[in-house]
Amino acid sequence: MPELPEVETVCRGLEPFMRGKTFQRVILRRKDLRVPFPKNLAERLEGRKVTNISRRAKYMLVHIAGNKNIGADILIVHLGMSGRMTAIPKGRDYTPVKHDHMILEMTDGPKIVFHDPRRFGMVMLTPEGQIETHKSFAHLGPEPLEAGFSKSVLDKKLKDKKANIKTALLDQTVVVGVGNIYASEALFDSGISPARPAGNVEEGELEDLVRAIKNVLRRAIKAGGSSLKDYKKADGTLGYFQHGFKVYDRECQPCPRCTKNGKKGHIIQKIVQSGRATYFCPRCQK
DNA sequence: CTCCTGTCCTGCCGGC
DNA sequence: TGCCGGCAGGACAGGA
Repeated sequence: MPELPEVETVCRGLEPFMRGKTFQRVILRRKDLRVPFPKNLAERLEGRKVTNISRRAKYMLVHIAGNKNIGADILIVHLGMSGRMTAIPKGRDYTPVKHDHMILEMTDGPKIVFHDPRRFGMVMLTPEGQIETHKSFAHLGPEPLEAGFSKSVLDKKLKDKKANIKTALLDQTVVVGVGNIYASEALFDSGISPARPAGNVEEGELEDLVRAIKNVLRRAIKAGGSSLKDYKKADGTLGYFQHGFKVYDRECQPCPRCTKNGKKGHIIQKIVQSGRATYFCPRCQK
């Protein structure tokens, strides 16, 4: 579930509860998610201070200060499909429920709870200096909201690519953070058919696509992300960008672009590409 | 190399 | 009502 806007929203929401605070107690309620929790995670975190929270692709990075014995580290958290990180403010009652797998108790009272029914999430720990070469990070493409993501960069990545453009957008070496929802939405906004071979999308269209990706991600962040089933913000409330979807999960509904002034437009279609649902308007997307 | 499929896991929804 | 198949926001391995 969580794509870039959702992870970004969670990072921002957690920051006031974590930044500048120290891990007082770390509780693991099982030994693994998709991968085992880092060895001796609690002992390695307790007593150390969080200096910053950032995001790379769909990963949340909790920066942890070093001390005289150990260098700075980064706690890497990925929410998978169904993960949540929520903050329980100081003084609010909290009793763990099913699928609460990790609890970070911070000094001054707040608790951060990692909850993940499907357990596709991941928690890893790495020295700060090794993040760029970390197995999960070394091959990541550009951040879509930064200047490094441009028409020319995308053109270079997609040139000669035969896979369809929708599947290519999910490839984290092409661009990071775009998942199944925002891929469909960005292709709709740029008027490009999801079935087009990626290498055949022309320069002018790529320019539109880059703009559409940046736009939809920014608007989704402003809305606090999209809540379909599991996703909630760090304060436990819902995002609302799902109400702003134009095509995603709108199969059989009239296209919002070619339906106007009582004129019957085309119907949003759902197809399956590389095993994942894609939604599009067959008239507006060529 | 690239691509496609299957897999991890639980919960929920629709159909029979 | 109950059971079963299919599907869900992601990422990765393995095989063709």
